[in-house]
Amino acid sequence: MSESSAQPNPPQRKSRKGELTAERILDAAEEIFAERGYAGTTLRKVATAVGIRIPSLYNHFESKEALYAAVLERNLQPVLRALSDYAAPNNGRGEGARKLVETMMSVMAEHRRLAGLLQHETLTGGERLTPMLRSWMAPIFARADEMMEAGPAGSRWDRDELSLLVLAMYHIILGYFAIAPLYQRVDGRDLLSPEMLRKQERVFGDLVEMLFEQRPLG
Amino acid sequence: MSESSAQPNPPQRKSRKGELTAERILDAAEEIFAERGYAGTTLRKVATAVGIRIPSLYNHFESKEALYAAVLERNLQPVLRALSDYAAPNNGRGEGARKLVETMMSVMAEHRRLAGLLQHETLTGGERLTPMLRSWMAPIFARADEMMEAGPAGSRWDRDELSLLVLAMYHIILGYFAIAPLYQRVDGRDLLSPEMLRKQERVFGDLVEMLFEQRPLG
Amino acid sequence: MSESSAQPNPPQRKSRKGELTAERILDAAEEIFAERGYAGTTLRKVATAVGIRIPSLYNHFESKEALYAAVLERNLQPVLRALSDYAAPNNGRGEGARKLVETMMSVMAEHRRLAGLLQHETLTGGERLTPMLRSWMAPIFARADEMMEAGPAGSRWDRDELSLLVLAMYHIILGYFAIAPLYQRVDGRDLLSPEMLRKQERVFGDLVEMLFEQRPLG
Amino acid sequence: MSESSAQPNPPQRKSRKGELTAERILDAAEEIFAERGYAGTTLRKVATAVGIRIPSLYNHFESKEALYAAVLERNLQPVLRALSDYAAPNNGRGEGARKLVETMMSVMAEHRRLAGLLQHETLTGGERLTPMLRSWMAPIFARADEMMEAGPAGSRWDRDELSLLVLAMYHIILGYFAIAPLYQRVDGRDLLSPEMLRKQERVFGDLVEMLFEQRPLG
DNA sequence: GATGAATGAGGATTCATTCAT
DNA sequence: AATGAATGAATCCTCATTCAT
Repeated sequence: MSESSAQPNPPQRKSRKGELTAERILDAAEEIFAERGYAGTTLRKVATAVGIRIPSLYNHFESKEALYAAVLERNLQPVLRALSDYAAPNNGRGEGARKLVETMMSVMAEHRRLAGLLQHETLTGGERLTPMLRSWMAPIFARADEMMEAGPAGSRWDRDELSLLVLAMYHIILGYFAIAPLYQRVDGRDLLSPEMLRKQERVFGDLVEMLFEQRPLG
Repeated sequence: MSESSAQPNPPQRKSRKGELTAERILDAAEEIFAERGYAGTTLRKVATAVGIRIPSLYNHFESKEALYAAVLERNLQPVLRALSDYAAPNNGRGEGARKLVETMMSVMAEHRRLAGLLQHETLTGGERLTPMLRSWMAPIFARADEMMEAGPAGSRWDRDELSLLVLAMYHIILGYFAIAPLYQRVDGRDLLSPEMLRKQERVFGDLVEMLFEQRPLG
Repeated sequence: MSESSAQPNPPQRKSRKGELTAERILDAAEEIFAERGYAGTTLRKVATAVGIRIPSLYNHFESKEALYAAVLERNLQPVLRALSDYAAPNNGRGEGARKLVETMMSVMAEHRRLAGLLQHETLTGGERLTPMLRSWMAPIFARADEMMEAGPAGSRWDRDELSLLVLAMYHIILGYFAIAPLYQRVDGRDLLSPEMLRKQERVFGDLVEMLFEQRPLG
Repeated sequence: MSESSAQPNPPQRKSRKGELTAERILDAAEEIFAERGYAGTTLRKVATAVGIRIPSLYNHFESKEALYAAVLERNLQPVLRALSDYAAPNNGRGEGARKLVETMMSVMAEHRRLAGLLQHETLTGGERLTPMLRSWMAPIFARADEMMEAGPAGSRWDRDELSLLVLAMYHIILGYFAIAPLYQRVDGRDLLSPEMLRKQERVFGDLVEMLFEQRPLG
């Protein structure tokens, strides 16, 4: 019963100002998707935030799904790049873990919606993300496991436990950025302020060092 | 597990199996709310899962909001109780942190939707939860901070940093249970199996000990 | 991305007055579908004609498609029944053709939207009807071919030509009823009046007789 | 076949290849209008079929309505010409009917979308066609009636019946061409093949002869 | 002449909710 | 207590059309 056939109208070759609008849409959508998730995001909200009418969204993105995918992609790319940069040469040395953590932290600090997006995806089953997850997250996790197996941590914990450790680090980072808005509202402190970020990095760095290097803190 | 003490308000006095239906509704709703969040949950899905028609839901709960609140309440009560038991009179000693972590883990293990519910709330701004958060979570966090300030951790980290440490622990626990379903799908391993739970508890326990007791691992 | 699961809400077990509403919807939809076709029919038009709101339609029919199918089925059933009654015993004699024509005429006279529905379907490719067509129309056509092959017509025309003859009869009947509304508007005469129907039957009967019986008219 | 004499009004003077584009649009639109009718035709479908973007259509036709009118006009002109050629001065003799039928058949064979277009119009009430119908179709029908009244048919049937006879012939022709696409899909035989066309002409010719000449078949 | 962008109107469908039964 | 029926408000999306480029 589908009588349609070809390209609706949107992703034709863009140009000049249209690109700008698309960017603004992505910005607005990113914010809302990150806060409300896919189901909680309404095209009306997005359009209103951008200051255009709903149908205009379709001049730039084929569908809500496509917009969501674009937002996800735009946010994942930096992580991907950072992680592949990191994983590439491979310094199996202990410093590695700390570096990885710093990398993740700084990427997330720069892309503050990413944590929300990822957590929403994780919670709802990651249907939209699972493919991507497989392609980059799994390798990273595997790489991290390896790294630790080679170090002192490997002598204390078995493979599963090392994975859990990595997962824990992942959750600390994600949770930190994801809870920031709420934290501010409830507690008043801004987790994204340079000061708090520095502190978090220090605490987290210590933690990683202890765990992966088995080095008691001075 | 069935703490159905205070029914919502609409159908004041329940009778025999009416109570049972309400329970079944709560069960179904809990599952869906935990996976999809408030916006992603549809009364149709709930009704279908229960095997009744949508309007019947209203015989047991005033509204979607009321149902959601009931689910939240049912899940928070056990935590509340556990935490108040814990925080009440007792020991500021180092073992405290480990005990707290164990308590949280076991409560969450018993109420597996709780993590999802809490994370969804956190992400979407916690509008519905903030009051509750203020009333019980804040005290707990404060208590934990205190506890640590008194111990060796307090000598290494300042107040903010200690809070971040507590927050990190919170995220590890929440993240662990929240990601379990996805993890299983992507990785195949069941984080909720007794074995994995044991391992997580060991790793996490070590971590806590190191952090809060500053005790290097044997 | 389809997060739904089970019965939307409509075709539950109907009862009392609901059935009546469904009937009224079918009546209205039949009229509009027959005149405007599937694409030209709007749920708004249907709802308005019935005197209810659009969403109420969904209490009785799953979708526009389902409603259309129901209309089609309701209209085809009488034809099916008539035709199977007819085809059953099989009087291979010449009178057969005339009888068949009369049967079709009277069924169509009783179900005046049928012709419009069928023609719309035919024109748009019969995607929704093809299955039904195969199951009952083809056999009828085949039966008619057979019948004629056995009679005097068979000696004058080959198989293909006999099929074309049957097709022609089909088009006369369908066209007659389908054009009736327009005819009245343009010409003023009502093709559906008893008088005109009688005349059409006479003319058509003569025609059939001549063709299939090769009997020159007295 | 390209009778593009009077362009629509919007783009008054066409230039070289602009005319060609207009032609291509007409071709595409003709096909889709004939299959789907006015309501079922989308400018997107047309534009896609032509290989241009929707707004470009407006460089050649003022609106969807105008495009439709142009398609109709382009298809009706040949019929009009043929019919006026036929009806003009000539022969009231029996052969006339057969000739008329042949004329119609050959015009329709050459303009295969015409039948679809006409039937869609007829079905939907002919709002767009009625004026044209009045101006040329009515005369033709009248002429045919006259013709027959003068011949042997006139002695057997009254005025109304003769009209019905003419109408029947009209439906046979229209139906034949309109059902061709569906017939092929369902039955596999191509009604538009030269062979089938020849057979149809033979059968139809016989029929006409019998009816209007009252001449039994040899 | 072609087209990206924008949009008012509308199209099918879902949602939470109410009410009579 | 359960549920068919009804509905206002929204949801995603399409359509025909306009306009600036």
